[in-house]
Amino acid sequence: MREITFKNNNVYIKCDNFNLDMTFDCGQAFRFKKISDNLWQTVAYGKKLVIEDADGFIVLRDVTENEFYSLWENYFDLKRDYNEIIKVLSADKTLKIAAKYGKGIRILNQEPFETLCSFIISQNNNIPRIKGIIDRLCKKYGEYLGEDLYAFPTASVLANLNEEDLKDIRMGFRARYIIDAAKKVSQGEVDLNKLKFLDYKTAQNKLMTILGVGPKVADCTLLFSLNHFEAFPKDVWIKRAMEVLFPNGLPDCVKGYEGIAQQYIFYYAINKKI
DNA sequence: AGCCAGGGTCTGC
DNA sequence: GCAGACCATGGC
Repeated sequence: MREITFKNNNVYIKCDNFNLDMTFDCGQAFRFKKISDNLWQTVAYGKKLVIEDADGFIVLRDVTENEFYSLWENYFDLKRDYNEIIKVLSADKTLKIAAKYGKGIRILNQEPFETLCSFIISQNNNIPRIKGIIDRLCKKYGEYLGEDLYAFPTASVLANLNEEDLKDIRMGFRARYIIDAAKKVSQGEVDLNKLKFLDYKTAQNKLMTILGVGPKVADCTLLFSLNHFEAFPKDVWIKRAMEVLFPNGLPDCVKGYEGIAQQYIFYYAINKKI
């Protein structure tokens, strides 16, 4: 079910499988702030967005119809039928349980460079601290958008920094990784937008030419910003959960939707503390 | 104090 | 190809 209406410069969305708390808090994005009980705020693609969880529908505040169709519809993956995917995944008994638990999660289509940097920062780190580092990075090097909000810094800005410039961001040993990523992206050595159209393995290998990018960081970038749903990021939570839930590996029914299955398993594991 | 966090690099076999 | 030390930082 999907109904979109435009009124008073707001977008009203009625859509199955779209829960704000689940989608913004499942570890795929680090720049969503809950500013009140039913209100979230973020910056994406250089734009401020306020999202309201109203009774039975979701409101994107101060968004035109044109902006919705050119940006946010894709950003929230609203063209995809998650019910259909859950139906396929539910062929497996365990996946059925995890999918039912996390059915409100949607995979966001985030900015590739921001996503790449965010998951470089995520390595050997925890979610609250990752958020703090990204906040400080945006505040110091991102474009100011008003109201104490900042865009994520561009690759060319970060490419001109040295490790000393990043000291007060407190990202530790990851600083040189961020600079290397920024250099390779801004010089076109790694063309992020092109990776969307390459096959999964080729795209993953290309990302892994960046210092500090291994299979896991590459998979997160591919899944959360480049439309590669066959990516299956394996972090410590997933590895633990897999040992308990899928000791013999993933069932065949996940084929093509490994990434979505991964999110359901991750969300289930992290909340049930498996 | 020691362990852990949405891992990866580097070295040594 | 694979194991193991090491990597900054902060919360518990």
